[in-house]
Amino acid sequence: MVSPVTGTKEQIISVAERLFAERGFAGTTLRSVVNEAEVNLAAVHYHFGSKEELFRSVIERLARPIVEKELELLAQLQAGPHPPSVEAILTALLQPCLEVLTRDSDSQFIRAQFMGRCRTEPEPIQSMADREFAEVTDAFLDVLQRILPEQSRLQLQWKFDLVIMTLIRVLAEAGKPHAVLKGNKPEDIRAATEQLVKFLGPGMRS
Amino acid sequence: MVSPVTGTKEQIISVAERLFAERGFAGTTLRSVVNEAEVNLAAVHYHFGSKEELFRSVIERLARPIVEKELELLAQLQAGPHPPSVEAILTALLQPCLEVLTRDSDSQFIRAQFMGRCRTEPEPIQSMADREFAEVTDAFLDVLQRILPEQSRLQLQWKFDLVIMTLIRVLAEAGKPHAVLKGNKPEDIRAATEQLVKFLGPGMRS
DNA sequence: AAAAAATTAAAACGTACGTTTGAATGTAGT
DNA sequence: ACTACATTCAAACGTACGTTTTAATTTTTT
Repeated sequence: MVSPVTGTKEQIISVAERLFAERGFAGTTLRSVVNEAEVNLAAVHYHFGSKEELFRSVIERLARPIVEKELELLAQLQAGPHPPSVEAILTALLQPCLEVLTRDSDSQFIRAQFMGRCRTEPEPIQSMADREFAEVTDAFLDVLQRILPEQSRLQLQWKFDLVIMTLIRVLAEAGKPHAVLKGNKPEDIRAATEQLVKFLGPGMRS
Repeated sequence: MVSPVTGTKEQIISVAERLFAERGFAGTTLRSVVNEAEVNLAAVHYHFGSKEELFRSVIERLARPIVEKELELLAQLQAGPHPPSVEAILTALLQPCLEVLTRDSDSQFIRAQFMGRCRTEPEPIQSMADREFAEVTDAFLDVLQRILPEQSRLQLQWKFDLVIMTLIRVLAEAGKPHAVLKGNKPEDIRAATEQLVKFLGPGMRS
C-alpha cells in the first residue's frame, strides 16, 4: 500500500457515492470511479463483485445511521406522556436526514443527491433503497395514523411519500443560490427544518 | 414505407419519451429506441443529429402545450377584477400538467415520469428542460409575489420549486396502488388537483 | 417519365463499457 | 524462512455503445 488515506474498499464507496449521485447508475462508469479513487479497476469486482453490488454497498453505508437515528427519535416521541404533534413527528423525520446527509462531506451535499437518485433509478436499484428504509417508513406511518385517525391510510401514505420527496429535493438543491438549506452548519439545518415543518405541517393535517 | 402508424420522426420521439422516462438518458440506448420504434438506427441521426438532440426534441414536444395552457390560465386569473387566491394560482399551475401529461398516453403516465427525469438528469439535460419552462416559472413567481408580498422572493422560489417537485412525484407515481392520482379520467384529475391544492396551499402561505 | 431531393437501409467505424484472468505483491501465522 | 492467504496490478475478454459512411430506395419536383 502506498498511502491511501483510508482503505481501498471505503475509498471506492466514497467516490462511487459522489459519482452515482452526480451522474446516476448508468451514467457512472467503474473506470471513472477507480480513477478518482486511485485504485485498480479489478478492485471493484474483488471487493464488491459487480457494479450493482457496489451501489448496494453505498446505500447501506448511507442508510444505516439515518434509520437508526430516526427510529430512536420516534421511540422517544412515543414514550412521552402525550401523543406527539404532527410537527414533532415531521421534525423527527427530517432532522436526522438533514444532519447525517450534510455531515462529513468534504465537498458538497453528495449523500443527499445520492438519496434522490435512489428514488428515480430504474429497478432493481429503487427497490434496494426502499427496502433499506422500509422499517422506518412503516414506523412513521403507524404513529401518524394514530394521531390522525380521521385520514385514510392511503392518504397518509401518499402524503408521507411527498414529504420524503420534498426532503430529497431540498437536499439535492442544498447550497444553491435560492435553496432552503444554505449550508451544513447546525444553525442552517435547524432553520431549514423549521421552515420545512411549517411548509409541510398544515398540508399533512389536510 | 411499410405502414408506420405515424411518421418516422414522431414514432422515434414517442418511443424515446417512454424509454428515457423509464431508464434515464444514459440508461437508454438508441438501439433499443429504434428496435421498438421499428425504424433504422441511422434514422435517429438523420432526423435529430444526436442522442442529446433527440432528448431535446422530446422535451419540446412535451412542454409546448403545457406552457401555453398555463400561461393562458394565468392570464385569465390576472385579468379578473380581484387578485387571485393562492389556491387559484396553484390550480392553474397543477391542472394543465395533470391533464396534458396524462392524456393520449396509450400505456401509462410516461410523460410524467419523463418530466421527473428532466429534473434529475445531469447537465446539460437539466438545463434544457429548465429553459423550456423558464417563462412560465417567472410568470407564476411574479403573480405569487404580488399576492404574498410579505414573503421574500427567495422563499417563494424554493416553495415553487417544491410544488413542482411534488407535482412530478404525483405524476410519476400515478396509477400505483397508493397514489393520489388514480387514473386519467377527468374526475380523477379534478380530485387529485383538489387534494394537492389543499396539501400545498397552507404551506405556500407559510 | 426523368431528374432531384429526401429518406431509409445495412454495415462498419472507433471507443468505452463491465467483467475476467493470471501473475505479482503484500501480509500474516507458524 | 516458509507457507497460506489476501490484495493489487496490468492486460485482455467479449459486448454494446453513439456515430459515420455509402448505397438503395422512396418521394417530390419538373
